[in-house]
Amino acid sequence: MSDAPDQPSLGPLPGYIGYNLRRAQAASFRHLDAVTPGIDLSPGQFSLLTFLEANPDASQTAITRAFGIDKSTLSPVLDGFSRRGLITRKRAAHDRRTNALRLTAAGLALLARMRARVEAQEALMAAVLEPGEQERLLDMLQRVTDALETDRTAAAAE
Amino acid sequence: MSDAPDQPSLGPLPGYIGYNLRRAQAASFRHLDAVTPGIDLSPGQFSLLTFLEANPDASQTAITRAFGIDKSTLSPVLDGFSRRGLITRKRAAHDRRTNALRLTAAGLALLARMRARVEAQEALMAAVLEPGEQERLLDMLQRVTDALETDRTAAAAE
DNA sequence: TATTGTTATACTCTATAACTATA
DNA sequence: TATAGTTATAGAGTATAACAATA
Repeated sequence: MSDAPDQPSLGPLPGYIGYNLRRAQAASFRHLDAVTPGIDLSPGQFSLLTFLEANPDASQTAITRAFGIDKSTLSPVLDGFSRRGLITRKRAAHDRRTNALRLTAAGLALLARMRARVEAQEALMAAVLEPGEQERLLDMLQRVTDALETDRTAAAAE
Repeated sequence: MSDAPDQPSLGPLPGYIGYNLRRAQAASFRHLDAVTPGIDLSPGQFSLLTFLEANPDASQTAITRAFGIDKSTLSPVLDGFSRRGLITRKRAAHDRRTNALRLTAAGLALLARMRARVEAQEALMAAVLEPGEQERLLDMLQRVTDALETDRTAAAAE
């Protein structure tokens, strides 16, 4: 007890939106990992499977466009899905350069299990928001994301 | 133009808080990286330097507690700071196991430059929020983070 | 020539485990 | 014995560049 050496200060960090976004995102990630033993899907992988459910026969390029990731990032992830029997990759007839991706029955089943956990986490978050706040939160996050992306791409164009 | 093959759907993802947190955080990270050429500090590294400014002579363990990272994650980051002349690490007199960390003048200067960019990014985000919304956003993020951490640690305790 | 996808490679962030030195 | 810090190592997530196949 002699040992509590002044509460350390975080300085201006707690007042930053960016810092709090990072903390919330990290908490969401860790929480989901903790409540999904035996599922072994990251949030990003869950997003990919969700996309494939909504867009059967999507190409890999369609995925990279939807999520803003590089094709070289995606390939090995899909290798893993394929090895685990969660998806099939077939050469598309109309353009034999592209892969037509599909969830297997096992992929759909795992996605359903994961979605239940994700939605339980969403419920947990919603439970600490007042009526109407959740919609406001989503809307604000959307606006903030758009503002940052717009400015970044404008800055990149000099 | 014959080529727009139906808008792909993201399914339920855009309705999830978690998905939007991830997107916003990633946008913040990328944006900051784009507007800080020549500074070479990640958001996490900026947090560390900010902490050291607010807590001179802090120990490494104090930092790991404040940010929830492992000591083995921190050591190499501090090696980098030290090599770049941003901090000093001295053995503490009162307990020679612990390091007393301090920003150098160069560290303070780089931190000040980075903080200006961070606060410009904050202003960009604030600009798309209505009066009062920023405080609401910070408060909601805080509540959500707390709810997730509480549930995760409760679940971990069986 | 341009596009789709794969692979080699590398960098960052994170952790666990084994270690040294101090307490 | 317990704690502070370092180091070896590994795994996830990301990217760039070079490549093969196809358009």
